[in-house]
Amino acid sequence: MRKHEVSFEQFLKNFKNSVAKSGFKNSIQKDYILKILYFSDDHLSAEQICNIAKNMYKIDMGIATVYRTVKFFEEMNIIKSLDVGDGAKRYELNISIHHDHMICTNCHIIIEFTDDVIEEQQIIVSNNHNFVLKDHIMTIYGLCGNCH
Amino acid sequence: MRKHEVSFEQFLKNFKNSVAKSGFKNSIQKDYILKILYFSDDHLSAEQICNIAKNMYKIDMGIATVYRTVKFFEEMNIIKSLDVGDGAKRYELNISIHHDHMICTNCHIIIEFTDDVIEEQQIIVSNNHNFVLKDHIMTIYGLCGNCH
DNA sequence: TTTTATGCAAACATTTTGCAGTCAC
DNA sequence: GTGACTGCAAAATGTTTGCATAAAA
Repeated sequence: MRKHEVSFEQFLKNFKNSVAKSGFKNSIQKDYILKILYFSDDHLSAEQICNIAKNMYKIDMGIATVYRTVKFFEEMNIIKSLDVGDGAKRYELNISIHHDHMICTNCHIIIEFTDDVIEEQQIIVSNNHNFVLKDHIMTIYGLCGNCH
Repeated sequence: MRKHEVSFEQFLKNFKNSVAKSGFKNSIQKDYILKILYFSDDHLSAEQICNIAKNMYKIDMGIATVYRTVKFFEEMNIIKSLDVGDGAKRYELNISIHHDHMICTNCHIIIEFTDDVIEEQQIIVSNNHNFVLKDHIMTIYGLCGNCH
């Protein structure tokens, strides 16, 4: 299981508060999509989220709801999407320390990493271009230890 | 017009040679897709490439050919694809110095930049993870000078 | 003449939308 | 009770594939 700084209960509570405050409504589907992402080690596609909800948690969940909710969460800055290059976007919670990804072009494993030098340099570069950084994606493609 | 280190004539000549050597066949369609990318300031989608070929150059060009050719070029490492986040991938030639992108989340302008510190640090990070870096994508999202 | 490339149309995969009904507040 | 949320199915979008023909080597 993925390690987070906040417990799921706390995280869900905070989230429900901010949803209520912004005039939107809570739902079982929203809760479970968060739960699935919170407790997953992987970066999940919309279809995977939907299947886990239906098969593992026996929750009514339509694929349209997953897409709508995921988009909603992205706008609230609660999740991030990742383009693995195989057609379907993957999603992950945005509550850990910021990290980037290395993707093996052979076995498609995703390795997460953080690097302070790169993080700081991105801010410097943005400032140099009169650009207000909100977020960034950095993905390194190559061969992992097992594949080279 | 985008600045390149090689003239289009020279670039096309080199490319045709390496196509011939690898046992594939040259075609007007391949030439024009390269020409369009070479002389374009923008990062173009498959559909845009197709339309420019048909409307501006009056070349027979099917969308399937664009996708097939673009995939072929990517495998030859001649072009790179970019996920702008609006569904359709964008393509650009891979003959300039490596650069990364800043995308304005408001007006969607794409700003190119290079940064040596980041480039070097990526190699260091890859080595630390026993990962053989082949390529990378780094995209900064935020607000450009006009939008903030 | 052999092999690859092409355009077209159909197929496919992912994501979005319209709608009638349901649920949260 | 109002307005947002849901599942379903249909539609839209982006991309790939099959096939008969055309073009390159």
